[in-house]
Amino acid sequence: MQRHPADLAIFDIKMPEMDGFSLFKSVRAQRPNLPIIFLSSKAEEQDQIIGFTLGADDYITKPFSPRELVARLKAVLRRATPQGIEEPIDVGGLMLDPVCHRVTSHSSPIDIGPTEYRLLQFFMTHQERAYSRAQLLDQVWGGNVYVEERTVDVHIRRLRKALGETHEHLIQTVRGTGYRFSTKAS
Amino acid sequence: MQRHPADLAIFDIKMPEMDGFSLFKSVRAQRPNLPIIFLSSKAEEQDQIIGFTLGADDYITKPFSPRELVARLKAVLRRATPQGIEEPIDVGGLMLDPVCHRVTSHSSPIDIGPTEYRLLQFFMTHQERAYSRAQLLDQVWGGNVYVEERTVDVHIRRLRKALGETHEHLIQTVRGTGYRFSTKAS
DNA sequence: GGCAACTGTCACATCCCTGTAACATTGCGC
DNA sequence: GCGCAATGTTACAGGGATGTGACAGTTGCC
Repeated sequence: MQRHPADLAIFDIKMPEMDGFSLFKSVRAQRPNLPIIFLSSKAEEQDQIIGFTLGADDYITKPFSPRELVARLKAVLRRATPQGIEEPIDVGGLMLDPVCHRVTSHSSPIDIGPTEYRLLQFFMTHQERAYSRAQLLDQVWGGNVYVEERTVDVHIRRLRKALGETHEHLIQTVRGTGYRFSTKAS
Repeated sequence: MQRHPADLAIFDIKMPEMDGFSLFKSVRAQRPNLPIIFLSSKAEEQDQIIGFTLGADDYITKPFSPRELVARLKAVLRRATPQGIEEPIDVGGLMLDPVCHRVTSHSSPIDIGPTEYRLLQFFMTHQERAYSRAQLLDQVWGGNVYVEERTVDVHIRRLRKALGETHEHLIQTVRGTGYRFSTKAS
């Protein structure tokens, strides 16, 4: 578990050598926020009470359907994911509001695709700095996708088009390197 | 209880000398607006029916997780808090009146199902903000239900249909994220 | 018990976003 | 100005995300 940090743990109560409750305590101590679900063979009310008292996130009794398991996993993960409080960013009338998930230019909404939104959000939170296409792919697309680097160009193009003449100068080309978001003229 | 006015009460059905129902009646008589939650050892359906018939605000059966308890306390307090819950909300002729439990468009009633009502109420009390399907399930359906995320889409559809062309633009799709209630055009 | 309303799920339709290729244009070194 | 590389721009196929209608199960009511 230390080598491969999990997002969620499922412990069977009955295990060889160590019972689920003991394991629970030691894991909880190291990863206080890791959601943990208990499994038990029967609806042992006693065990269930212990499980919840310890602070388990859910308690599933066998037999259960795969569908139920998945549904409860999702529910637990849903609750465990905290929603970050984010402030709107305003640059010369161009405003990105993460809460509303919307981009506006002087209060009028700008129609923008999901990827362009993420791209713009990254730029606005990392201004005045040049990023290579590879870096942008890592930061905006995510590290484990393989996409042509030139794809970045196309999305830059779409973003500029969406921003219009008023704001497209904010997205600047750094020849031989990549792109930059800057309020200063290049 | 008279010396320390509580905001909420939790009664166990089984208690020495006096059972929870009797206590409920005498307390309710003095504090009509005090939210009261019942606890019972097992899912005695009979008791549960009695509890809700008397007008309990919630009924929790053991075993339950601390998380669940807190969640339901919050839910009850939220419902019981008068502020903002009793005032009608009007958005461009679309009015939701929590007291009448009714939705009207320019004074003419709109036929709407219970879930759509709760969905609309949540949206109208949380405008200009994007919510994921998971968040809507938590907020509108409640945290302890296991439902497909796509179910949200269907109820959004039903809500839009009920609102008609006049107001359906208020429910906006945020592609790749979820939905949003907004008076501004997208 | 029958009926109507409601809910959750599925299957299918539709839309639009995405990545890529192809071609056009620009900028730089000579 | 030329040639080359880098970047801009457009079009398009494919797929993922969402819209939509239908259906079965459930619940509450008569």
